[in-house]
Amino acid sequence: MNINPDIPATTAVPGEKELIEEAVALVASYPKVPITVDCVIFGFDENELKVLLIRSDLPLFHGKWSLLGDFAGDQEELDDAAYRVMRSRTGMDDVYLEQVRTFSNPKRHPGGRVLTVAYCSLLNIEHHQLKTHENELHWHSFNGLKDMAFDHQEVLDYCYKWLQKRMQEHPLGLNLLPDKFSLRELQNLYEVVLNVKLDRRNFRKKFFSMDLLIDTGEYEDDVPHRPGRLYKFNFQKYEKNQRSWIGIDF
Amino acid sequence: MNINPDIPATTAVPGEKELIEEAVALVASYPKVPITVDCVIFGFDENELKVLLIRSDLPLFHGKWSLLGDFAGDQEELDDAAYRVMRSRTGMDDVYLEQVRTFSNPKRHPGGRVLTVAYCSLLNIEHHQLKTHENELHWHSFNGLKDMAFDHQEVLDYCYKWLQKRMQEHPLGLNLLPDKFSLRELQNLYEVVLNVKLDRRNFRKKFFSMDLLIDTGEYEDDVPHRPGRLYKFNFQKYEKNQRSWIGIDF
DNA sequence: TCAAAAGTGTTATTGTTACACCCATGC
DNA sequence: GCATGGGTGTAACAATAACACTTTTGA
Repeated sequence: MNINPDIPATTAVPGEKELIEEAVALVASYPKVPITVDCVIFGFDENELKVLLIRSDLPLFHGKWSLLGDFAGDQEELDDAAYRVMRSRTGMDDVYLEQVRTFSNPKRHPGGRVLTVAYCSLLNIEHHQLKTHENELHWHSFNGLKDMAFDHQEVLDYCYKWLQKRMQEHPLGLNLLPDKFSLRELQNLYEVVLNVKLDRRNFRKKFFSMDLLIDTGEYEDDVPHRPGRLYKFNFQKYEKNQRSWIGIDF
Repeated sequence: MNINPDIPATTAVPGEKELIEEAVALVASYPKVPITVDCVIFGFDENELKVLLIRSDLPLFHGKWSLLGDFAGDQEELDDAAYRVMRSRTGMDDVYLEQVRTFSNPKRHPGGRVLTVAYCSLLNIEHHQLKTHENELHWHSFNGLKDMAFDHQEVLDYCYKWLQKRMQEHPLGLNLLPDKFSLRELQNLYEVVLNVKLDRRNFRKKFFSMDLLIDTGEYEDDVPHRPGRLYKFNFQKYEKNQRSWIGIDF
């Protein structure tokens, strides 16, 4: 790289400055598209999977439910944009967030072509108070949702499938629970999200055998029956022992 | 919807036409970004994983290898754009292609901000002849690749991890082999891509027990040793018997 | 006849499923 | 004392991992 960009290395070869100008001109000549991020924010409450929604602020979709989203800033990394959306609308921070997929149907926005990159987030409803209730921002039951704004139904359905798959391979779901949880809560979570019925003893055996639950020594409170032990998840140990080879399974 | 858009349903409420105009104006007011698709096209030849590359045509990256990519058309679905890239540069068609991830680092293109959506493709090198060799388009060994143009090294590494994971859950890898293949070829493929050593007898048992291999009755040819039986993969049967619940495994 | 890979079974171990009874607590 | 869910063990079964010899072909 030249120290002084005004003096090219040789007179025959263009300097880095010229090359960059050329690249800038090239990029400027290409079609551009508005980009949004849309956040599918899952929660778990009262034994139901919930998703954080607002009323669409686009009059064309008056009354319809919409995911939380916003246009991406000019020089903004999309992960940052997704975090910004979460923070600005809910005050939530430091949560699990992951890019899931980009939706590019040219008809997906009635105002013209808009790409959206879907992000999926999982958080514990109790630990994060909504900072606003503008546009009826609220936790909506995942089941029975239909006829959302834009292509948000499709985005949501895709993210739900993603969640189901991902939860079986990674301890994602624990982000939906409080820090301390009973095994019953954990099992309910898996049963509800994966839509299966699991054997209680086998479920316990499975989780205990992974040796990733830390017994807090504490017990549930305010339950109208024998209280269960409360556990924490050992995320540290999990991170350390990542398996690489699993097996062929299809 | 109004039959005649010039006469709103009521005088107080704006008609659909006005709402759409409003949406169009809104979209027009937002920042726009150029979008590209980049195709990571994997092949398998001489017992090595290969990837289809060209020399970057951006002078700034003179001599560096680049994925096949192009800007997305104004009203083009990104899947279509990825297909177009494959077809226009290689003549290949009707191949496995899937969106993997969007890369949005604002610094990833020296000419300014350009988003790219990475697609991953798997095909059999023998069955698809390159239609051109412009820009040194060729099958490059995956191993030992480094210092590519743009962030293409990162994109490629991400797609490789994606491939490894995906190949264990779906019979993706078969797209890399000829229609008829021996079990040795199949095992080599898995060993190379997943970078593991597998027991031959257990590997056979595994695949036969899935009952998805069709014995063609034919045998290898031109091998300097006892020829192996050739099989086809029963994609139809596989598609029909998709499992929904697998299990908790992490 | 040699080299090279094809083809083939058994055993030990591990993980998974199915299943039923007593226990602790709140009401 | 009763309703509710907590907590526990075992046996059958399925899947996986480890391991070695004979067969077939081309050269």
